[in-house]
Amino acid sequence: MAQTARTRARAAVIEEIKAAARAQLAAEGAAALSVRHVARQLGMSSSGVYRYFASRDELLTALIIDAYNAMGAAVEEADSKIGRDDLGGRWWAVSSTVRSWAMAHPHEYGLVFGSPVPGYDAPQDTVLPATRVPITLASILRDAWDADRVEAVPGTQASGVLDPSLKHGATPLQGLPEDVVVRGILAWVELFGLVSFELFGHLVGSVADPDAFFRSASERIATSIGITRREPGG
Amino acid sequence: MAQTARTRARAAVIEEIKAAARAQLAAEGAAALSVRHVARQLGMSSSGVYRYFASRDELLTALIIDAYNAMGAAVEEADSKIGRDDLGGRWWAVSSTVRSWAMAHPHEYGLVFGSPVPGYDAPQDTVLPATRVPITLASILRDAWDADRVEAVPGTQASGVLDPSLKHGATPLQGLPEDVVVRGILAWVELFGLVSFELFGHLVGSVADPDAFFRSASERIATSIGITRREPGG
DNA sequence: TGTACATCAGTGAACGCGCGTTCACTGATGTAC
DNA sequence: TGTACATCAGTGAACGCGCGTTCACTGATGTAC
Repeated sequence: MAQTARTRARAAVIEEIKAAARAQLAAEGAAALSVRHVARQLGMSSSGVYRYFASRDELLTALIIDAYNAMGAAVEEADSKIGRDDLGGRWWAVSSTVRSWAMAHPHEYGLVFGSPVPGYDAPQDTVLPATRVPITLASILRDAWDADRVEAVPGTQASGVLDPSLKHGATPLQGLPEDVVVRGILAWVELFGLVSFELFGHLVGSVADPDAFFRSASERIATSIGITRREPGG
Repeated sequence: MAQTARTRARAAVIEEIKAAARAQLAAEGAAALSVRHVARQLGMSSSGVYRYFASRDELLTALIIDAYNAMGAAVEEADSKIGRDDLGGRWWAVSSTVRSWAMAHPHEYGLVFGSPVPGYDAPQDTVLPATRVPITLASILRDAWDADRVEAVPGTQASGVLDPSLKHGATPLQGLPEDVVVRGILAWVELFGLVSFELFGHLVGSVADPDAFFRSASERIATSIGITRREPGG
């Protein structure tokens, strides 16, 4: 038996609820997200929403997962459009997509990367979607390493800094020297730090041309993990 | 006429209110900060608080200003204890103080550097306190430049990226080449990105030893603005 | 194809709560002469 | 030093609001035979 009308309708309503919640998020912020407001927006009773989400927190969690997935999908798609060996191009595609997704969805970005919502503990279901962007970044680093573009600095090896799961799990980082991975994580952190700082308004008064600033910052970060712009004809 | 008993009492009550508000901030987060709760904590009526702060927003603003000032003071003090020409030591003092202050006051840090509170516009009074840390960082960069420790890269000059006020205002950055300043701002952004990412829990699962990670990250950032560890006997 | 029953979506009223803010007031502290 | 008045701190009641969540219910959709 394929989908019944009921299941299809259910899925559609769930999407409608999330869309209304996202709109409210964009308009008022996460703290103001309320079940009753969402219900009103949809022209249904507030108790009706509880047929779809057991609590406000569950709705919040769904939005967080969606946000991670939306950003992850955007980043993966951007990466996939660039030739595998054009590492500089891939880094730029990924980093600029993170930034433009964040600017297009500031409140969803803030929900995930801003200060944690008080009293809310992210459940296990958010973990996997959260890894999509870092895994994409890791695959670029891996390919750079395999292409001998990254030099390890043996003296600097900071053993024990990383979580063991990074080495033993099935990540693209398996087998890379620890100091290379540390630099990669630092690049990831710097990228999001850059985007957050700009989005949260802390560059106002210092940086007049945020696009140009981001371009040069992104380039510097790429260089720091051994990814330089492809030579013409190289 | 010196302070009357009334003015002294008034100042004391203002401090009590802010202290109670800070405690609530730490316990519940910014969104849950309520005038009534603070009043209850102090054993006074909620309307009484309005003799001291005209609105909840005004109380929030006071906390934000205090947070900027507290962090600024901690950072300035840490910097002042290091010899002026020990640039590596100063960078480490400042960067590690930012981090430890943030970890000691996570909610105050989040109030300022997390996602903006919805419906709240930071008034002009927050601008000056917000500059204390970046100005301290700028003075390190300035001293590094004066000591010929930083090399400008003339090809990379990204003209027009920065806000003109940085060049013409009375900042420690006056007269520095634009690309040097851009690197300095990037270092500032990276520092706070690092601290935010750790504090907001995004390093869990990747970094096992956050202290060591921060140490090596901070060192890398210092290098990127030409500040290397002082040679022994140098 | 038709009937009997189970499942589910959606409603409206209600519970109990906490919030920000205002207002008229009392009593204590400060000021001018 | 004493009096008259103005200022201010603090109270308690009230307004009007929105919230999350529960519950007993009606009516439509799905399932088994």
